[in-house]
Amino acid sequence: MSQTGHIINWPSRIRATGLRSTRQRVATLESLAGRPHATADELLNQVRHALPAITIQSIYTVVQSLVDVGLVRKLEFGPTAARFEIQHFDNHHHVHCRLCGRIEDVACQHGSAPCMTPVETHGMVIDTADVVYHGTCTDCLDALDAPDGDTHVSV
Amino acid sequence: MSQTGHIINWPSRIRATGLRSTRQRVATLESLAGRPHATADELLNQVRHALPAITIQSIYTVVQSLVDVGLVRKLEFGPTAARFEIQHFDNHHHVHCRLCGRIEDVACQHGSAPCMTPVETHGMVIDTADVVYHGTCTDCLDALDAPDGDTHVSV
DNA sequence: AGTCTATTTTGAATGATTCATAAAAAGTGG
DNA sequence: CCACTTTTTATGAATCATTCAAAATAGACT
Repeated sequence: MSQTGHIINWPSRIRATGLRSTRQRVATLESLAGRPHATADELLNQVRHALPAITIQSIYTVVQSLVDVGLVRKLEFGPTAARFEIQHFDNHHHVHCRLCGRIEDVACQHGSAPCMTPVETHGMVIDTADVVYHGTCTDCLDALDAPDGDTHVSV
Repeated sequence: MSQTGHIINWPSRIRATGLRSTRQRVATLESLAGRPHATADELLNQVRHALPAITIQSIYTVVQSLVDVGLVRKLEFGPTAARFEIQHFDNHHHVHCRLCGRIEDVACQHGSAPCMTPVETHGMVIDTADVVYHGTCTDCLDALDAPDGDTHVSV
């Protein structure tokens, strides 16, 4: 599901989509490969290590272009900032902590196909199925249960 | 899945949660019962028929209070405005047209329980599973295929 | 009716994201 | 390797949904 340490030739992957290979796009993809589920803001801070002058607006345009050609997947849970990950086309799902916003991958429960096929389509042609399990992570639960006040999270 | 024409005693339902029954809350619930998946703005226009002076901020506070006590469910697909529906606790899912934003209910494919249980929880206590099938509805597809230009939707 | 408190209203603010336009860089052919 | 064309990025401002703090109102209980 993740290719930790696996070196990817991003410039050629980018050109294969018809886009030009730019330092911004490569740095964004490398950052996402190393740290999935990043927000635009987190991406900005990561990419700045390679390109100190980059701005948040450029992050948005860069990441949008990568979403458009299918190299990146955009995750939008709730009212908080969108998150991005390398598109693996493995139909995996996500668990999401409402309190701290943490997101983790989970494999598809029912194999690949069933998740993509709703029982009714209401005349729609479906191309994506998003499955998100919302809850609370143990760190946040511990912080809530802490007897001496909220020492970790303040929600 | 929907109780069309089924009269519900909203004031008592509201009081049963510990909240006070107000005209704003009743009108909001009645509106949602008749037209599910409404945005805050659509809700505003509906509720204004009963309460012409109501504002969008009040819609937000009213609907939020109803979400908090479990009478209303908030749906957040993508970057567009959140949508609301009466909470039926039937674990149903949604199909969503990306172009026109239309949303329809679909029954849970695998019964009630499995959808609530991811294969891994990564140490999270899960309370909700959201399943959304994204695609394009036939109306929008027809508009795109129309030979004489875009007569219906402009995306 | 009178009181207390929850709720709504009002006006302003926030945060994520998008939009023009201008500047820079990537790819292409000579 | 240079000049050219087009894509891409940077810049500054704007938009949208949503939230916040404080004041006004209205349920609910006696």
